Amino acid sequence: MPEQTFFNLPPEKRGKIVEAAIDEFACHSIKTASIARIVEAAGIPRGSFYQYFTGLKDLYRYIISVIADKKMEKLTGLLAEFDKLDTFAKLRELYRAGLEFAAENPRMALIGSHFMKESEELRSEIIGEYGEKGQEFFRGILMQGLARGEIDGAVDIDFISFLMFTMNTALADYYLARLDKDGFMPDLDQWLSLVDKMLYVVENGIRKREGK
Amino acid sequence: MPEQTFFNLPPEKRGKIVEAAIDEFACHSIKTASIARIVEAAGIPRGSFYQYFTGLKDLYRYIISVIADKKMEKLTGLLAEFDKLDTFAKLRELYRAGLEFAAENPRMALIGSHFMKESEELRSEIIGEYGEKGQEFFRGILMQGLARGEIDGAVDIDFISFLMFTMNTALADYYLARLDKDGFMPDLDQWLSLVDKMLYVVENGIRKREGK
DNA sequence: TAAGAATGTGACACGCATGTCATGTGCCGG
DNA sequence: CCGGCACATGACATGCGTGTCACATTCTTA
Repeated sequence: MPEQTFFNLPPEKRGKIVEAAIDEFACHSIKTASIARIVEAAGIPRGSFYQYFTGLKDLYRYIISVIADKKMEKLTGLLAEFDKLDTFAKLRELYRAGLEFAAENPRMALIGSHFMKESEELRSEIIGEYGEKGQEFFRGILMQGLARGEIDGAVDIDFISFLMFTMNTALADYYLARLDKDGFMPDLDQWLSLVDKMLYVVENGIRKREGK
Repeated sequence: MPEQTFFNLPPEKRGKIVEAAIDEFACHSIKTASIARIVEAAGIPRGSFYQYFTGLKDLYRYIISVIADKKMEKLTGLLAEFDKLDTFAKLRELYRAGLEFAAENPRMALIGSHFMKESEELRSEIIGEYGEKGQEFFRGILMQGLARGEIDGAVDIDFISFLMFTMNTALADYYLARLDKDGFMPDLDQWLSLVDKMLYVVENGIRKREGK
């Protein structure tokens, strides 16, 4: 994590650094990102950088934590009225929140998505254990759905959570790719209809039927 | 594409180069791969490399084509008795072939998977258009299934092919990641049971029902 | 076999990024 | 007013990779 020095910085200077780092990591993986570019964009001298961070990985870890915090903020917003919802409605809300996050913070979502594709080794080096948080989220909801008798007992919950999680990231990526290329942001509602299409299939696929 | 000089090379020398390149690209993206390491591993002088290839991208393009050829070889093997199969059986075969390919050529599959995650811009630079070949494959099968009345007309075929394609790569990645970490190759049959679980959901989700 | 084309070879000049360090600047308690 | 501490700064030594080029070697082919 950054040195105390970094947190003592005047907020706008700190902000410029964070901004520059986000720009860099949105375009480059941690392997190809460059401190040289970051310090130039942030307008700080090279030496200062090493006063704040031990190196690139340190900065990366910090940025990832900033992103994770921001996303968690969004997700905890959901939890309030979550209990009232049917399992499939919960899933839909989860997807919606994910897309909304991507729409509101495209660069952050991009970095997060790239992070998820790094080797498990790097991921756990950056963020201790904690790696499979996303998948766990789905798992929890599905388990509850099973307990409530809303889900067909014949399906493999672990695998379905993997599947749902994968689709979640794939959808967000797809969304971000569109955003990236055309520069224009597709209507969120349009994307939600994709979510609905997918959930239609999944729901048909795993909901407990009367006959069983 | 490589210079003619490269193809005039004695086969074992060419093989060593290809081998070294595959090793390199299995561990590094095209952005972080290094000619220096490749020539060292292949045991050829640096100058020679530039005699065969115009640069790293040229070599990469060639390796990708080698991999694509190898995979196509596997897939065309399927086509023989494909017509006899039910749509969902076809899908299963497609997945099986994909996993089998990954099991037989892990490094190649790894490179292919990384390639698919490159920006669309790079992908189409490497391999003209042709990029969405994988998704098209699924689309064709699904369209046919729809025409045959095996698939519920309410589903969005384009989206489902995106979904199936995504799951295909995700599964292969998951498989390769396991392979990578533990060094041991999980039983293919075990993995096929995952495929079956997924297809169970999908089939329930999109198969046309009597009542409709 | 000798000339010329094709191919092999590795030293070299250059670019770009890294992490350090000697030095400069501003602030505070005594 | 001064010594000392925290922080700022950018030149520098180093490392690693690239693409090129002059020269060496090997293959034709007449």
